Amino acid sequence: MPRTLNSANSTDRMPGQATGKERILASAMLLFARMPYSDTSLRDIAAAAGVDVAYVHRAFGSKAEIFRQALLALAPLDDIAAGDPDGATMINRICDLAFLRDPRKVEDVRPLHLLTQSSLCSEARAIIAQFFGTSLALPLSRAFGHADPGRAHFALSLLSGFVTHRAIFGPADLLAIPEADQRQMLQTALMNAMLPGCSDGVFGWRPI
Amino acid sequence: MPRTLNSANSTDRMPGQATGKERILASAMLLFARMPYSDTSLRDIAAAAGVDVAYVHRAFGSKAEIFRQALLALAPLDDIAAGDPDGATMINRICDLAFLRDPRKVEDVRPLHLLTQSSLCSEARAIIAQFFGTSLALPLSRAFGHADPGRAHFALSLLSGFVTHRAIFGPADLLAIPEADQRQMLQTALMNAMLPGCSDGVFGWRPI
DNA sequence: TCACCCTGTCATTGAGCGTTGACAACAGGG
DNA sequence: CCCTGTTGTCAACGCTCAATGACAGGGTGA
Repeated sequence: MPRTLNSANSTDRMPGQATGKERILASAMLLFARMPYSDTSLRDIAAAAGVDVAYVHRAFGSKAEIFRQALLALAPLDDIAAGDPDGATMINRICDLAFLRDPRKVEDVRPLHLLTQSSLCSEARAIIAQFFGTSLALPLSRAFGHADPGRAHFALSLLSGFVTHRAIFGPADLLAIPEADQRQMLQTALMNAMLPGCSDGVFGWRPI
Repeated sequence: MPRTLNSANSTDRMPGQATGKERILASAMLLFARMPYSDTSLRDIAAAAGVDVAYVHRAFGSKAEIFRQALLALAPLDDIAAGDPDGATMINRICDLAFLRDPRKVEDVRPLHLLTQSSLCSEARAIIAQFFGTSLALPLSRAFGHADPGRAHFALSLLSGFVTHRAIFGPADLLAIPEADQRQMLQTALMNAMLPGCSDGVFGWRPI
């Protein structure tokens, strides 16, 4: 057997060079941000990381665990609730998650990309639901004084719908709207969703 | 039950007695409404319809074609744009899609259930994108005088986010809100999304 | 009668999946 | 020196999937 001589092997790695495990995690982030959990195979991740499929599994234990760790590795980057922001600031930060990031570059991948891509996948659902609740809904609710915690989930559902819809279908009519305007629309929608009085009607219009 | 194409059926069947093909389509509607395209196997559909797996494929040609036909058979039931409704009425009808229906009963399955469940699935994406555009976004845009067609997509993205989020995660805090209030919140959010002026700020609040 | 679809079943195929076991190469510690 | 743990590779397992090919019963039309 030609024991691979190439073996840019293990430990005599150049400084700054990522280990296999790190490359696997980075590849997983990229791929999970770009397609749903079920469409992302360990073989894809392995190929992107330049390692064997078996090692991807061996190094993390299971596919679900890779997903969980990719999400966790992304999460602390956000600091979404740092400094106990008020409602408007919080909404502003959350809107950051929907814009200004390029999921094709690993350093720009945000947790929200993973959440929206895989939210429908039964295996990833539990992981995502927990993350959504504790890392997004809770801080958002807190920023609005804990009144009506259900509203935080409502607002986040609108957000994830927007992100998903834009990423998946990318309807030309929507993309034709300048990004600044899109952002303003989204911010307003979220803000209105969080403000109790707003459901009573806006600009004179009332729900039928 | 949608009467399928293909001639007055050779045998005039007892009322209530469905052909295999009809049972397959009904089962497909139920299952596609309950779980994503990729999680729904032809075997599941076959088992639910009480026929062999091979016949499911034989009768429709491919899995994607079954999905497409299930969607098409559901679509005309809605009459979402009947009578050239105004904006508020249209929003009201669209909100009907998100409530008041029980996706466990085949007669209550709505197109939106299929759309939101499978929107992330690459195989179903094209079918869904087309349906979203022509059957929902277009009538909605028309109801608002064709101004800013991108807004229709924006509003629909919020809707699909809400439906998906509630169906998939069903966060307790959100479900704790009375359904009438949820509906009002959703209606208001969609209405605001469609009204250009609203992005300028609501109740004195302005986007940062 | 015969031929012909339509409806339906059974066995199978080929591909892709997550996962596992055996094992190689190497590093650090005793 | 051996021992152990980490980092990998390779081949294969068992499984599910959509899709096919062969074939059988029955009603219909000629």
